[in-house]
Amino acid sequence: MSNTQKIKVAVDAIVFGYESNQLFVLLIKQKYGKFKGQWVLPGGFVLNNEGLTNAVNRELKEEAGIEVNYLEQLYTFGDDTKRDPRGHTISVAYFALVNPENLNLIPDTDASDAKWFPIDEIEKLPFDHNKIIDKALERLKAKLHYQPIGFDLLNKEFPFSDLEQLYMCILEKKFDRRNFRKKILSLGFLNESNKIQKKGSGRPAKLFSFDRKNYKAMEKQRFHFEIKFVK
Amino acid sequence: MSNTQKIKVAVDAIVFGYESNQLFVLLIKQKYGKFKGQWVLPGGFVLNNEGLTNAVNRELKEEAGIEVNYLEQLYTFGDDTKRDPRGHTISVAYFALVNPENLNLIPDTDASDAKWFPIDEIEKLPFDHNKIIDKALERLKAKLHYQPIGFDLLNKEFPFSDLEQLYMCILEKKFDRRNFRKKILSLGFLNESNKIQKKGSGRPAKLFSFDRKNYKAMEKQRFHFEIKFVK
DNA sequence: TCAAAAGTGTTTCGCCTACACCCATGT
DNA sequence: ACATGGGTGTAGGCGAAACACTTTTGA
Repeated sequence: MSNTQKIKVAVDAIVFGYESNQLFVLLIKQKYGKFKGQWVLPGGFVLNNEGLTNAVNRELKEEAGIEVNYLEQLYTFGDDTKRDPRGHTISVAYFALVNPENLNLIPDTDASDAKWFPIDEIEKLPFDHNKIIDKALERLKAKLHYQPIGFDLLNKEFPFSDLEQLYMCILEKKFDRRNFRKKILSLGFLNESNKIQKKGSGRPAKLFSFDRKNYKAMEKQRFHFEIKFVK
Repeated sequence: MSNTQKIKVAVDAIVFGYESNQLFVLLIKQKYGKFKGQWVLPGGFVLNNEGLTNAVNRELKEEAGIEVNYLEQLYTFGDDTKRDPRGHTISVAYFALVNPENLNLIPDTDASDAKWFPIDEIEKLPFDHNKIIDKALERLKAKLHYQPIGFDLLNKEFPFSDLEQLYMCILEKKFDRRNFRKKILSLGFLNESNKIQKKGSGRPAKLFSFDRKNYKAMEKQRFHFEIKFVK
């Protein structure tokens, strides 16, 4: 039985990027096959004796010349045996975040192009890739509430308003700036630098950075990140 | 490349059962191969043109004659290419719950035996099965807080104290009965039947049941299940 | 001096927590 | 009568929500 199994194993990555109040997803233009020329999620078949995480990182490098900031397994799609017209293929989807410094794309072997698409301008994609993106977005929204994951989408040093806007943009909600700031600062893992960022008109902003070491330490001491919103 | 891929795809299931204040995991005795005679998680290779969920349900039926009450994908293990000595194999692990009415096991083809093991009496298992169980237990504990998943481990009708004890047993915490009851009842998805259960000595208990329809309806209206505990 | 964005404090309200005694049944 | 488990109310504290004006800069 096992020696006649003809199921192929692929990985796909949903990479989110954020800039100037917009959430982006990375897509690549398919170079070969039935969907040649169409935009799809980066990914591909896993190599023999290659671990899944390695496969994702390899594909991201090959197809878009990108290194991600955060990577976690999302879901394995394999209930529909005809999801890939090339034959029975399961796809282990990964969820990734890059910060603006890593937004540069260097298309390479497998893609004639790689490009960031605003999340709300993504059309119908081949395979079940729209479903995969939906699931990833759901995960991103959920995690913003209970993991300090937003920082992986921002520069190392950022004005507080960037964080505010990121939350409001991705969650599509408005909330009170004062309460949000109070809450985040009270958690005690933001370092206030003495740098200041000027940005056109308006009062210049202090820059903050996420203290990951401190956060990890707090996490071990039964601290739980959590942010709620109602309005 | 894709036509020379030699990676095998398996599914494994972590099935939890609960009875008289103990949490159990279903294991089966391996019938063939290197680990013959050892206890392992139920599971096996996926068939050609078989969906993943179908594969799990099939294996559970074949190996233990069981139908589960709740099933969700847990995680796909595939970073270690040598996790299975038979060759590069990835395993899509599923998380399942059965209620006491379905605790009966009918061992069949692939297992010379199937048995419930108390979670704290599980020894070292082959493959990475201990790691898989740990991850499943973590998921179970987490979900008890934010999904009404405990009901899938109880009878349809249950005295309130069963629910209480289930939470305390699985989370390994003690908490105030009055507060717990108040909280759960205030959520408004328990139906109080007029039946009463007598159980040895002590005052007989009203029986409750989980109103799944009502819960689903509430969920659609932005209601979120959540239970916190401190002490 | 006006526009634009940053920064800040207090009151109110609801929920979680802590806590102990009575009730119904079997023996 | 006693042992066993079921059932119940209230007061206090803490954190979330609501809410608007001042500050600093560029134009």
